[in-house]
Amino acid sequence: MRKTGGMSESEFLAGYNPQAYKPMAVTADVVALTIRDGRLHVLLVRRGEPPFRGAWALPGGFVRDDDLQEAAERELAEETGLLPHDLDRVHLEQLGTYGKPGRDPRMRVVTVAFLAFAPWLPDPKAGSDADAAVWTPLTATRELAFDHAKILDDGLERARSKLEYTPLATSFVGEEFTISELRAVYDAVWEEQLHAGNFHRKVLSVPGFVESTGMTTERGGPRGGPRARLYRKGDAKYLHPALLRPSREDEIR
Amino acid sequence: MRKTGGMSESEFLAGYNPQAYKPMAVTADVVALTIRDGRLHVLLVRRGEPPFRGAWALPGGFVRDDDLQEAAERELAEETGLLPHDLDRVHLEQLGTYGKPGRDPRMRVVTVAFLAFAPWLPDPKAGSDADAAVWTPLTATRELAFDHAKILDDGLERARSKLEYTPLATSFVGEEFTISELRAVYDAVWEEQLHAGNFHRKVLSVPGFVESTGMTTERGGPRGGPRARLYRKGDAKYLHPALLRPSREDEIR
DNA sequence: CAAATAGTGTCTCTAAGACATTATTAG
DNA sequence: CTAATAATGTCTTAGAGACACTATTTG
Repeated sequence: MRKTGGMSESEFLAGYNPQAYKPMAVTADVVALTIRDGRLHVLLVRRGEPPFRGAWALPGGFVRDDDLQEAAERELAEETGLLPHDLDRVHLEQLGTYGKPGRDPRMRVVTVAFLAFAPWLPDPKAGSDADAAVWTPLTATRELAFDHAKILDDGLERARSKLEYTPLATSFVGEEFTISELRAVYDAVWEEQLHAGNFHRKVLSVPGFVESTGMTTERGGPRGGPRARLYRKGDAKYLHPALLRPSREDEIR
Repeated sequence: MRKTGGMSESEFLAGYNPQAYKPMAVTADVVALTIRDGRLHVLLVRRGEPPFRGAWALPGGFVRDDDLQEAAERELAEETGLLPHDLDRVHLEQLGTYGKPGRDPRMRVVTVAFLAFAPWLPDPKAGSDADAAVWTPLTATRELAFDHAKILDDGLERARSKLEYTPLATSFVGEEFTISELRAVYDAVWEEQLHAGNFHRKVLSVPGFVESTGMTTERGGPRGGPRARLYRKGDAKYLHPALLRPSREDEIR
């Protein structure tokens, strides 16, 4: 892993024994996204200790003797009061790792950021210090501690992009859902009003995106309209053909 | 960052002071890809120390007081003899982070993997221990140390995917290149023979993918054919419309 | 009833891919 | 000369998007 020619003794030892290098703290932070009232929300916590005491931040904590993924699940469960059972319905994927020196004023901390998508999560419980954790609409931009604003931005871009090529949107709705509910997810994440008719035909034409349950909703919409058919997630890992965002010229160059 | 309700004193301290948790070693490993003789090659080094002594591995090393990206650049430069100047022509991006307990038998090591694309890199210099670093064609599959086989796989999939949506292929060719050279990159990475005529028209039709230099090659191909026009990289960040792989049904589900 | 919504039909335009064709060069 | 390759042309078909339209439900 390290070269042995022409290196100092400490470098040689380091190649042999990792403890010869200054160790670092490794944390897992989570960008947890859900949709409430037709708008995308992110889970934020208010820091109770310095640095950045009182500032909003992504939930996170130190990686212990578990896997990185498990550490992220643990932090998510702690802040949301989610039971292990509920975690099955939450999509969790690695987003990226942020380790610029100085990003934490206390010491060198490298954080592995994760992205979580959930159809619905309970409000963080009051009591303990969980009243300092809230689902925040993304439109209400806040200052975030550390480099969490950058991590959140990267997470949003990843989410928007994955809606195009994967059936990820089904992670934001319940077990059974209507095409309209699915469209509401795209509308919220992309912040665009998609055309209802074209979207409907498109979703049904992508193999494996959704499969019919044969059922319909009990009632029509709150302001009228027929009952909608219910679908569940299909077996496709990728959407083909993809469901591309209406691209804006300025984002291409 | 951590909750304070109902936690042990050590946990409270850890929330305040990261050093209360057991530190970990952080390394940067590089999946460096280039194209030689029309085939994709990856840079591998032979380990001179245990564990996995004598086994092939991805180049990598410990992150020091620099940024993760800088650590990756340093490792790449060390193994290839690349000068800082040459690094400008190398595309380097973060691939993912691998930290399963036990992936390094010595201690807990979390590695941040990077993906590098280069048009051409010198053979690792003989002498020192660089003779243990070689460009290896991907067809010649080897056993790799640690979880490097998995990292390499992930890197390959990332590379194949990014050729579709980004002008990344231009990172594998020289400053000025012909459409045929560009097609050879796609052929090598995707392991498919693309149709020359359709590829040609497609590349020129994507805005900002390539721009003409007005020049042509000095000679035709080695076995005949007209001189080819020369192009350089355009200003597009994303290819639109994308250049999709002929998708195989079994990879979608 | 009117308004809203689910779902379908139709038309146009773009783009992908199969294939053919012409021009230019090496040997 | 022949073989190979660059570059362009033609045709077919799939798919995206604009828009219209029908059916069904709520209030």
